[in-house]
Amino acid sequence: MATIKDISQLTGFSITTVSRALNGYSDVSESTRKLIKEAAESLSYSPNGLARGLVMKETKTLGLLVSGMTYKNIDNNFVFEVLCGINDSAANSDYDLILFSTNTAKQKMKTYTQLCRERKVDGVILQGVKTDDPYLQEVLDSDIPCVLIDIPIQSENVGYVSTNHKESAQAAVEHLIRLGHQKIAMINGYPEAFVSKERFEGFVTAMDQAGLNWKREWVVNGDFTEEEAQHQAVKLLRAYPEITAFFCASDMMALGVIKAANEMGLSVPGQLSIVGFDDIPTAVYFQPPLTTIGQNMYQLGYEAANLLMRMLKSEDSPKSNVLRNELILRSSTDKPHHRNI
Amino acid sequence: MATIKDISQLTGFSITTVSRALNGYSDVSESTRKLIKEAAESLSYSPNGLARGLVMKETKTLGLLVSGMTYKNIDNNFVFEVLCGINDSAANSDYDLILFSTNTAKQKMKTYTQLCRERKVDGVILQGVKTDDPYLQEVLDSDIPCVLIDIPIQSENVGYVSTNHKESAQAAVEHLIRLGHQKIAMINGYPEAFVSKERFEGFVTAMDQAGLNWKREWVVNGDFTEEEAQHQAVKLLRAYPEITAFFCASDMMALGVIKAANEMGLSVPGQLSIVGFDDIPTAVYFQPPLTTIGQNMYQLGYEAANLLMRMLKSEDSPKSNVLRNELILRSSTDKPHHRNI
DNA sequence: TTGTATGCGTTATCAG
DNA sequence: CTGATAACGCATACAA
Repeated sequence: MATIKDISQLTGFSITTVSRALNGYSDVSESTRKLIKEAAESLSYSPNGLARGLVMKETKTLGLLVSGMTYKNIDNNFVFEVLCGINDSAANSDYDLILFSTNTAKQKMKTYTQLCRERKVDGVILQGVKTDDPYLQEVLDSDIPCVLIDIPIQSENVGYVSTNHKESAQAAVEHLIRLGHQKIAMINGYPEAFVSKERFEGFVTAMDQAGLNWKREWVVNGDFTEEEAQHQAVKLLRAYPEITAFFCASDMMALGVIKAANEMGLSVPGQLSIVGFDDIPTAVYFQPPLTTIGQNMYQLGYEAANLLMRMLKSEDSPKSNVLRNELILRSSTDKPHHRNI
Repeated sequence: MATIKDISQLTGFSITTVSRALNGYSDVSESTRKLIKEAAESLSYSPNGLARGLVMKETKTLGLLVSGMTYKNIDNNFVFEVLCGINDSAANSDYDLILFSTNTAKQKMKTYTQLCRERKVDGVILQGVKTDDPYLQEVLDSDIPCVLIDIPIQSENVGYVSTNHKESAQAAVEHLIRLGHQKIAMINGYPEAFVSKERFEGFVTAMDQAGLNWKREWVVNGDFTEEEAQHQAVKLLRAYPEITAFFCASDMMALGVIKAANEMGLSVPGQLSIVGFDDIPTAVYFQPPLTTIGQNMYQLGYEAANLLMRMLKSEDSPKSNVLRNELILRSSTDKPHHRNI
């Protein structure tokens, strides 16, 4: 609870001098600096960040607005990996992170801008917002430096970090095509996710370039959940027995499809090939181990924080960074064997 | 960037009145309150948390000091689950969380107390610190309200939240004993972890109560890592072929033991039974699915934040909360079949 | 019911 | 090299 005032009284120097001495200004003699530092030590002084932030207009704090840090997403360490990356990067530059805990309920109470301004964060990283999220427009209107994760929008003070969703989705489907699959279905997430849109485009591109005509009905939304994906896959497999492969927009949904195959008595990959997306830690333990698109979420977070801090230093470097995903071949894909044979 | 001063000028009321009106004091007429609120709205005013915190000596902020939010622990969503629980609980009471990003490197630069005082957090939750961590003593010396996770220490302003490690470890071993195992080895974490100590005690109690004499050499440390556990298990299985079961202090180490069994050509659970601890999401996908002790880490985090916020309201309710774990039976344990048969 | 004056702990401006 | 003094934005005891 000691303040510079206490140090001032103890040493006899003015508040000003104490402040300058402690902050390493050069226009204070080494002898007084030594005295002051000793006094600070003996009083176990620590500067008050609030007071400092109030006058300096800089808090060395990054805001983190994450949809999905709640009970239902607990299995999705996706969010956590990003968080670790952000954390490590911020730590290197002496920033601390503040987690805005915003339920969807509270989202209506406090706007994005209010949240940030109250806490006086220097910048914000946004993760998990949807296209129809009201926050999104606010971000663009606001003057707070912001980095979006997986939303390719850019402006004066908003940048983004993402991965090449379209290309890697395309690569996943091309892998299936190369194996000989022609009747390929897709389980997507939900329309409000940017990534869903991009992954769908990748699917379409791959199919079109291969000259395969695909049915609109074969592309369905699985809400990024295992259950819904399983449900949709069963429906699809019943209605269209000719389907030999699934491309899923997430590993958990791929797991749902695996279960659907089990439910239908279809072997994987013997009678049904499945590709996922994400490469969650569990994917390698699936039965069979899942062929999937690997995303380096840690690096994504790391780069997001890096980009934001560069923006704060008003370096006018590029305001976006798109990382490359990687197709990981495991055992859930194989040549097609029509199940009526 | 609008302040109450701006509102004051716009409406003609004094700063005081504006402040009181906005904060819902009763001694301001409804008509002026309405005027002031409208002005605030039109200026899109948000209060400055720094200024407020400076005078109120309360920031509505909880500090979070987590060892292990870094790259190497990324597979361990343990930390994440706790975080989600804390987050949800804090959100319900309008607290925000600040993540102290402290490398072990920086740990020497800034003390625990400095970290907290600079940020003026109202209280702190500590996770993942070891018994020999210098921060631990600081916590006890400091006057900042604090809740420890999985460290049973308590004082005027520090409480803790944990699970019944000893009893549940005991239950795990008793399960093995009930199946008929007598030669049971244990892979523990490391000595500096409180939980390791407690889980070890549970092991000892179960063995002693069953009248089984166990060898000190059969209890080894696996550093909570898959690799080290595998290494140690292989060593143990080579030296003591009579071992028929392993109790592991974490699921990842149990996985290491499964791999050790594979390496040695032993079937699980046919020739070797294995029990883990944690119930990570992956455990159910192990080959075979892992019998383990399930910890509800989300709830642990939730209760930690709850406890801390109760302490902040200086309610003198109990300062500790010990949750109960649950033995989850899957397929990695069975009756012993001596491998020479 | 409203306004005046003061302080929270810092940094910054400008004199000495 | 050092020291008054004024901000920063807000809340509160005390007057009116």
